[in-house]
This record gives sequence, structure tokens and C-alpha cells, in this order.
Amino acid sequence: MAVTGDETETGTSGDLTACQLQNTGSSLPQGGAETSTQGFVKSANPSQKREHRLMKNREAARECRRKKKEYVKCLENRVAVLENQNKTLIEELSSIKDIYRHKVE
DNA sequence: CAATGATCCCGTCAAGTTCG
DNA sequence: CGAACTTGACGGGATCATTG
Repeated sequence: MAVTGDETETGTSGDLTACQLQNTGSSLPQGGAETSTQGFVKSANPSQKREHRLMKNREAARECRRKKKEYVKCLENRVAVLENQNKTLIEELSSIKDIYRHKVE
């Protein structure tokens, strides 16, 4: 097993409400800077168009993976928190049962 | 130390979705 | 409706750990 991971669900102390994926319309340099996509795409020859498309997709894939990774990390945090909650509730229930038992006896 | 397996990250393609 | 965007799937290279 290659434990490359430096991840682990460290607290991040986050309030993890909803780990939502989907386009938050977040970062992504889409409309941004560099190649003024508009004019370029029209005047470019097919191979330039292809190159441009590949480049765009390359960046998109990177961003997509980044978001997915973030999403998974968020889910992992959520699992950790819920497991803790569950544990606490089980203990609480157990002590309530105890109290009840003593009263009955 | 070489072979092997596991895992990660990347680039590309294809199909689906969104938007002007 | 077409162009741009998003994402799952696939194949390949790099790196690390284990094993004989």
C-alpha cells in the first residue's frame, strides 16, 4: 500500500453543512484574461481550433478534479462528524438507560 | 536490487448540460 | 440550434512500498 496520502480528515474545524458539488460558478478562469476566445475562435484554422479546444479542456479537467477532490474531502469530514455524534448519542442513551434501571430496581 | 502492485495526476475523448 | 462548459471513463507515466 502506498500511503501517499497527506490527507486524513483533520478537523478543519469546518462547519460542514452541505458538501455540494455542481457549478458554484466559482473560480475557473473561464471568461478570464488571456486568449480573447471570441475573435480567436472565428479566425483560427482547424488545427489551431483543436489546439485551443484541447487546452481549454485540459484546464477544465484540472478544475473539475480539484472540485471533486474538495467535495470528497468535505464528505469525509462530514462522515467523521456524524460518527462522533452517533457515538455521543449512543453513550447518552446508555447512561439514560442506566438511570432508568436504577430507579426501577 | 529488479519486479510488481497500488495510487496519484494528467491529457484526451465522448456524451451530457447549459447558455446566448 | 450551436458553441462552450462539465464530467465520467480510459490509458499512460511517475512515484512509493513491498516482496522474493
